[in-house]
Order: sequence, then C-alpha cells, then structure tokens
Amino acid sequence: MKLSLRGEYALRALLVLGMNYDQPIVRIQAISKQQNIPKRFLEQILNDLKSAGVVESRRGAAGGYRLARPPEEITLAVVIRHIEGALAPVSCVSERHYEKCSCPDEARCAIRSVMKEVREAVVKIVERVTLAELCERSRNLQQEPVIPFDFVI
Amino acid sequence: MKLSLRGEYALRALLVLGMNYDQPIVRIQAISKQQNIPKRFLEQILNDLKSAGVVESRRGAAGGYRLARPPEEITLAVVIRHIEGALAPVSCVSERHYEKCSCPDEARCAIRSVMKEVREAVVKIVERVTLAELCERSRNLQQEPVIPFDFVI
DNA sequence: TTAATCTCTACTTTGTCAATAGAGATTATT
DNA sequence: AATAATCTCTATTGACAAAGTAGAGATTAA
Repeated sequence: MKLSLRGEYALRALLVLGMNYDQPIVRIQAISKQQNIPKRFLEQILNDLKSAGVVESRRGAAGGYRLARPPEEITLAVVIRHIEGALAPVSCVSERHYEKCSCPDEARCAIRSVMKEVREAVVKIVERVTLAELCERSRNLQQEPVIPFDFVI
Repeated sequence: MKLSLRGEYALRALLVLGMNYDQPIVRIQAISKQQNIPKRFLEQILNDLKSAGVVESRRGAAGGYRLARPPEEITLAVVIRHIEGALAPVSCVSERHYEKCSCPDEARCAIRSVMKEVREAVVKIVERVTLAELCERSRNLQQEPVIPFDFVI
C-alpha cells in the first residue's frame, strides 16, 4: 500500500480540516498554502473526498470545505481506500477489491498466506486511527520542541 | 507497499527454486510453465535477482537457476526491497530510501508518525519470513485438502 | 555441430500519476 | 445589479513506470 501523492495530500488536507473543526469553513487556498499542495490539484482531491462523504463544501464567495462528520468517525482506512483503492499488497488477498491472480493454486498459495498477514497488519492500524487521533498526535508533536542538529549547551 | 507483478513473479519463482533446493538446477521454462509467468519477462527478473545475490545460474544446454544461498537465509524483505524499492508507504519514513516530503514540518508530522507504524508492521513480517518458511507453509497447504464449494455429504 | 539454454540491450505499448487549464455555477459583499 | 471570490466539472498534458516483446549474442551438454 504505497501511498500516492494524491493520497498523502488528501490526508494532509483532512488533518488541516480536523484541526479547524471548530471553524465553520476552511478555504481551499489556506490549505494549499499551508501544506504546499498545488491548489487546482487539491480541488480535485477534496471534490473526490466530498463524493466519499468525508467532507462537505460551501460554494461562493465565502465558500470552502469542512469535515462532513466528526473527526472521531473518520478513519484513515476509509480515506485511503477511497483514494487509493485496496489496502492489500496483492489484490488476491483484498477483501473489497479482490481479483484472481495468475498463480496455479490460489487457495494453497504460501505467498498469499504471508500477504494476508501483511494486509491484516496494515488494516489493523489504519482502521483504528481516526482523524481525531491524528489531530491529537499533531497537537502533542507541536509541543515537543525539535532538537536542532547544532544544539549546544 | 503494493507489490507489482514483477515482485509477485519474483517471489513465485523463488518459491519454486526453494521447493527444488535439492535439485542441482531448475530450468526457466519449468518455472514459467508451472507458474504462468511469461518466459522472457521471467528471464529479466531472475537476472535481476542474480545481481542481488539471491540466485545463481548455469548457462548452456543443461542450464538454469538455483538459489545462491540456503532458503533459511533469504528473507522476503531482501527480495522485495531489491525488486520494488522501499517497503515504507511514504518515502519520508523509509530507512534506506528516505526522501524529504513537501509537508511544512516533517519532524512533527502526525501522518508521518502513523506511517512509521505501518512501515514497522510490514517490515516486521517480511524480515522474519524466509524462503524456507514459505516452502514449509507451501508443503503444509498442499496437504490440507481444499473444501470445494459444492461439497455435500 | 547443434540445440537448448542463459545474457544483455533495446523497444513498445499501455496505463497511471501529477498536475494544468478552461469554462461554468454559486454566493457574499458592495 | 455588479463583482469578485470561491467551488464544480471535464478535458488535456507531460512524464514516467509497468509489463511485456524482440533480437542478437554467448555458453554449454550431447
């Protein structure tokens, strides 16, 4: 499950929306500037997330985006699956995007059994972590000062 | 770490070589036929694995391939890393293929911290599983009969 | 000598990723 | 009502990689 830039941008934009969940709306340009994401590209991505029911938008002069649901209810799995497709490393072990593979005996394939483990390990993490947790982690990380390389007493 | 077909073919070919580790050599055509892998494509892949020190070859009429090391010493991680590159879902959390990402503050990025967990989970599995274990799993799976869908007493 | 193999490089085809662009619709503000 | 700032939708582009395909050559057993 190598994440594409598109998927990474989606998560970063959602993190911004999560951190500003108290605000009525966040402009796309604000996200774009803060996160170094090309604006027109981000438009597409947020539009896509809208069709997934993750964000909602308001058009017009004071328009922008906000989360369609509380951050606690949005898991990384939902986002990544919608943007990227399968979480599984090979599609023959995917639950929702299953595709038959070309190996001679899929049911007794040893590689497949390992790939299932990988899939489970990944799913376990991204289905547990919500946007709310991401925001909390972000807040915690902001407080910890980064030790600079040239730090001297 | 979505596996490409190339990577999947590599693992399937190595599984065949592992299962035939007692044989002096296995012909590329035998692997190709048994595993439904295009022969010329498989040539490239095995050649690539040779440069990684995973397999060795004998040319000529009775030529073919064999493992360059015992199956116990070949982990899936080594193979996948050589064929696919980074195991990490985003390159900013990769140990050996690190690349800076475009986010404003990588050191305090919450998404990055989750991706690190994903990377660890994947690495933990593929660094532990060797070709030998893959072969053992394969032998065990061969013995278990597959229950057919239309099974009736 | 021959036939079967591996070796190496190059090419092609197809698809995807990451944007970029243009025209339109909506809405707050003036 | 006009305007400017937004979101919406579709199309296009350029770069790149993935998945083969192909050809000519080198090696070796029989």
